Amino acid sequence: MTPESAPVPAPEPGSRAQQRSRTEARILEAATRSFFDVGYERTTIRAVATAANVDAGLVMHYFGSKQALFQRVVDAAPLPEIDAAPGQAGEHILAGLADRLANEPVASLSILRSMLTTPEAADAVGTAAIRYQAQIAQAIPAPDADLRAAIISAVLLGITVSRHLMKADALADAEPQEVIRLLRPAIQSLADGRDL
Amino acid sequence: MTPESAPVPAPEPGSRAQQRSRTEARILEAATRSFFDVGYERTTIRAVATAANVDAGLVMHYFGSKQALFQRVVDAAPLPEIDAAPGQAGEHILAGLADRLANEPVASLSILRSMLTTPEAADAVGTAAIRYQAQIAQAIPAPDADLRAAIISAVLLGITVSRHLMKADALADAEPQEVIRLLRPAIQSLADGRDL
DNA sequence: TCGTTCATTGAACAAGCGTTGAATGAACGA
DNA sequence: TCGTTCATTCAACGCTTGTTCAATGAACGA
Repeated sequence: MTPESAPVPAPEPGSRAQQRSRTEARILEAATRSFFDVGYERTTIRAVATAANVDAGLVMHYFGSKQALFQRVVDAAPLPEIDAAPGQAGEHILAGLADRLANEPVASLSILRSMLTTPEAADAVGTAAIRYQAQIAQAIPAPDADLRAAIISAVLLGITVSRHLMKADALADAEPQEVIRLLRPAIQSLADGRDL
Repeated sequence: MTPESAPVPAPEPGSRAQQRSRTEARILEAATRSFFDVGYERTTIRAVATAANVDAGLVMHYFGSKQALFQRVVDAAPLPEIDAAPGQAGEHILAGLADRLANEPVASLSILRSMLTTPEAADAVGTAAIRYQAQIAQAIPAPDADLRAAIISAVLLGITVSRHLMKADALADAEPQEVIRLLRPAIQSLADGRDL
């Protein structure tokens, strides 16, 4: 029934190594999506496998365990880098937030949410989060820079999580630039280090 | 071995109705703790029952299902009421936050976290959260009061969640009044409705 | 061409889950 | 005192989960 020029209908060409890395990537992508959509607990190996058009056993064979799979997702999601001169921290942070609001960073969010849910996930992310806060603190010219950085990071977490998780919310429908505009004085007051 | 005045050693006295409501309260308390500590998914009926010194079947018999049990926990946790005159919203909100930071509201937090995790939980809380935001918005004299209220509520969520869930955090160790002091200009700028 | 590697599958396991329903025995109303 | 109610337990169910392991068959190196 098929013409002669095509050897096989559509068996995904390429060498064995290529095929493997492609399948691995598909699994990782599906896992990231699922961790983001339903969190760590409700993500099942079987569902990830199905979404990646693969058997569940293969996921185990490649990644070892559900937790290791999650670890790979965490490792693959780069945290934003902050290197701003003191005094410029506020705008830098706002720019990063604007980017995140517009682009829907699936991986980062799955980490955030799972950190709130799973102790193992929290451990996996803990150090990275601390490093991120340290970067912010470094750019704040104030003696209580550490606490200010922690508050800022908490605010960003609240904004990001609320926007994506509470569907019926004014935040979810708002334009990113509107959110940034309203948030600017708040972040500035925290990042500048000068009180009212 | 026991003196004559005590009919039985320590079988928890009281009528049948009293006994029941006491047991029910014990279960509800254990459930609230567990939902707070490990979230909705990781809370098991068996663990709640054990913590309440009761059989798992009894929990089902009294509350019907795990979800109904969670619903009861949600219903028993009152959301803070905001009724401030326009212009006074900021301080009102800060006062409420200060109270929450000092008092560790177990129930409210379990709701917050579960909302991030479980769709059913989100539905259960959704309307209450919206009502809370509406109350805030009512006290903000600005055309974009709705969005401002949503942002404020997101900020409060981020602060509360971060403080209790990230143990190794500057926020977790900070004095409530310090957090309030640093947060005041930020909240004020959002609640006052006047830009910079 | 032949033996090996390896991506991939299918079936099965043990454990844990929410949930059910029968059984027990003490408190209760008449 | 007797029959009923009901708080409480116990054992079991069906299901889903993460995980394992043998089997298959195509790609590979010699």
